[in-house]
Amino acid sequence: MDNSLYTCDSCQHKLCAGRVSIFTSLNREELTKVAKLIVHKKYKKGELLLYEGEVRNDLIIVNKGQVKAFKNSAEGREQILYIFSEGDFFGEKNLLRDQASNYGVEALEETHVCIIHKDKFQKLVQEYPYIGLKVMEILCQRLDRLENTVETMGTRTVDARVSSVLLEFADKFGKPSTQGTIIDLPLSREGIANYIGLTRETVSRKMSSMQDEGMIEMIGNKKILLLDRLALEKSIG
Amino acid sequence: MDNSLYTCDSCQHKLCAGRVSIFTSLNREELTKVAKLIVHKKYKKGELLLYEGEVRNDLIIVNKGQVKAFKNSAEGREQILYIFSEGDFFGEKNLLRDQASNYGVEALEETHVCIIHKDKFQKLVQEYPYIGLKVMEILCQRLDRLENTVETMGTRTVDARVSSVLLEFADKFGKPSTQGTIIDLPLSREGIANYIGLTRETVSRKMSSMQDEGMIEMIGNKKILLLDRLALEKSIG
DNA sequence: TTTAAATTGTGAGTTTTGTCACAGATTCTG
DNA sequence: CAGAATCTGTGACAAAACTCACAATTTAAA
Repeated sequence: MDNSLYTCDSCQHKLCAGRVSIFTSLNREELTKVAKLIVHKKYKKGELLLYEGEVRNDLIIVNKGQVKAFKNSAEGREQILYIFSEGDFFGEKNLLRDQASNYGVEALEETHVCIIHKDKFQKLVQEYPYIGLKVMEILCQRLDRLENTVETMGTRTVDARVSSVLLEFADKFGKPSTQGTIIDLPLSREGIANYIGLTRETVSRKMSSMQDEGMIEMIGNKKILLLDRLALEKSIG
Repeated sequence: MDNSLYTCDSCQHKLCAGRVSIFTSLNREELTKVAKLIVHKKYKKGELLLYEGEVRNDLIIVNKGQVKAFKNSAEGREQILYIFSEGDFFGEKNLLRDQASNYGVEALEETHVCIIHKDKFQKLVQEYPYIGLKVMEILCQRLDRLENTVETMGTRTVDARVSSVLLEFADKFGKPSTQGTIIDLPLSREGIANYIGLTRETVSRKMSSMQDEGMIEMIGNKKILLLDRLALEKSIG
């Protein structure tokens, strides 16, 4: 009855592993070997890939699409921890031992993933130690990002928090245009609020005032044109 | 002119490596080998072990004492990210490549550390792959903790935040007594405030009300007797 | 294309936390 | 052990964000 289980026909097995940063060092032959270890799965928008507390024994790599990782507080408020998109992975804790996930993961759009079992991944790491180092490097990056998030949420003004998230999204999802950077927002206003620990209304108001000041321009609800990157950076300090 | 550089005479080289969780799997002979790679250093209370942005090429292991890892915001507010004590390490990013530290580290009391150079550590990991896995495991634990912190700071009430930190310190620094758990606080009220993103006054007020309600009892400024753990857990939800 | 559903912007009022000030308590040092 | 330095508790007030409500806009679906 699990209608999300299909074989992934949008990517040929050989290619999809190569798109993932942890496998970038492998040659075509090695990638083919990796591809054989991978199981593919598709999720529709809104589907859960993983629920908070779920115990799994595999690593999940996003091959196409976007997902959010989140925790729900007792009072029913959502805190979004990560946006994972093409090339990102989660479930790395499971590589060491079977463990309960610290967060839930939900598809923000049609999403295709590659799943690799703990045991197979461990063998892979033994054969190609570089892969293990790459995972560790990405974990360190993730720590840096969370450390910065904690600082932002603990010490920064609301303007700085909104600026931070816009700059982060600009770097990750922005495309250059004549007037500035066009950001395809992965989240709604409410989602952004849940990402930086504010309410929808507060985010809305701050973005409006940023638009009034000429720093950004909102294009519908799902795009933002970043006009004055420097001004945003300045408001972070 | 660096008066913090001494040889560490409080620990015999053989023992100190064994105290550290990442080396627990090694036998006496192996520990002796590790000990030879280690440089010792002492810091007085208030001394900086590492400043934000400093580039190093070694891993630092706390052998005795306590340090805080922190970031300072543009407006001069401090966000404390970690309390590292005996057995904890930092600088793990440097194992992969020379990188700027994301945070400063300051001794909260007389602290002795073991320093091991990147290259030597990498050789060690090649010889004992278990050590690499152990480091990765601890990084995952640290990610979990930060993820929980972000959730706490983003969605929780002030009561929940104060309760969280008290329970965390109780687990880490608490000692059982007849009436409850006695916590030796590593931080002042202001430090606690900077750890959970509040002001000193707010923390002070919340703790006073918790004492009035019989959940805790403050013993001077540096100890807290935890009387009703369940009540604190309940306020987190 | 039209309609329904979902998302967003904004005002008014409330609540909460931060700020400032200072007295009192605790801790450290000589 | 005494005095100095530091840290803490608390009141009054200000500022900021949250809540609630609803109209307007945007997006998705039929």
